[in-house]
Amino acid sequence: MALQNTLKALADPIRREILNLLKGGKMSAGEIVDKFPVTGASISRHLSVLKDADLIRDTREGKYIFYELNASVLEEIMLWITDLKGDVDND
Amino acid sequence: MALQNTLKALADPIRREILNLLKGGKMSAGEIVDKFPVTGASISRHLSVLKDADLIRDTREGKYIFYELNASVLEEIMLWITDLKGDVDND
DNA sequence: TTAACATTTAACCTAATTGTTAAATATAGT
DNA sequence: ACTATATTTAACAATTAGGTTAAATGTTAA
Repeated sequence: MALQNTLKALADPIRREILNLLKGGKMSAGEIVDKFPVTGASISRHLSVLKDADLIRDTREGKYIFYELNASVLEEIMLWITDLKGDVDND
Repeated sequence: MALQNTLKALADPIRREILNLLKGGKMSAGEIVDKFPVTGASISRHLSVLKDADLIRDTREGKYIFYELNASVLEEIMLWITDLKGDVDND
C-alpha cells in the first residue's frame, strides 16, 4: 500500500511542486499557499495527501504549522523502478 | 508533461502489475487480460494509458498485438527523485 | 464473403479527485 | 472573554478514472 500511496501523491503537479518548494527548507502552510493560484483549503488537502503518504512531516509552532520534506520514502519507488528496469549491472 | 503522464500511469496497481509482467518478455493483450480479474476492455484501456506514457510499445503480429516494456522513460522519474532528495554525494 | 477470434472503442455508471465557499478549530494577543 | 490570524474540515459542484456490456475493427482461414 505504501508504494500506491506514494505514487498517487506524486501524480499531481501541485503536490510535486510543493515537494520541490520544501526542498529549500521547511515552510508554513500559508507560505506554501501563497505560491499557488488555488485556495488555502485546496492546498491544505494536498498537504494532507502528502502527509498520509509520509512524504512530508508537520510540526506546529505557535499558530503556524510548518511542513518539511521527508524524501526517504522515495527510496521505495527507486527500488521498484530499478527492479523493473532489471538493472543487473549499472556501471 | 512527460513526467506527469508517467506518474499518472504508474499510480494504478493494475498498470504497475502489467509492467511487472512485461519484465518477463513481451505478451499479447489476451495473455495479459488472463492475468487479471477484469474485462479485456478494461485492460485495453490500461494498455493505452501505458502506451500514451510510452511505458510500453506494441507491435501487431497477425491477429495478436504484443506489448513490450519500455523502461527507458522511467529514467526521468529517477532523475526527478534524485534531485528532490538532493543527493549531492551518494557513497 | 462468411465465420471465428483478438483487440479496441463507444456508451454508460459509479466512485474518486480537485476545486470552491463557509464553518470549525487552534493559537496568540488585548 | 474577545478579536485577529492560521489552518483544517465539511458540504457541495465539476471533472476524471476505472469498471461493465455491446458494438466496431482488424486479421486469418475456410
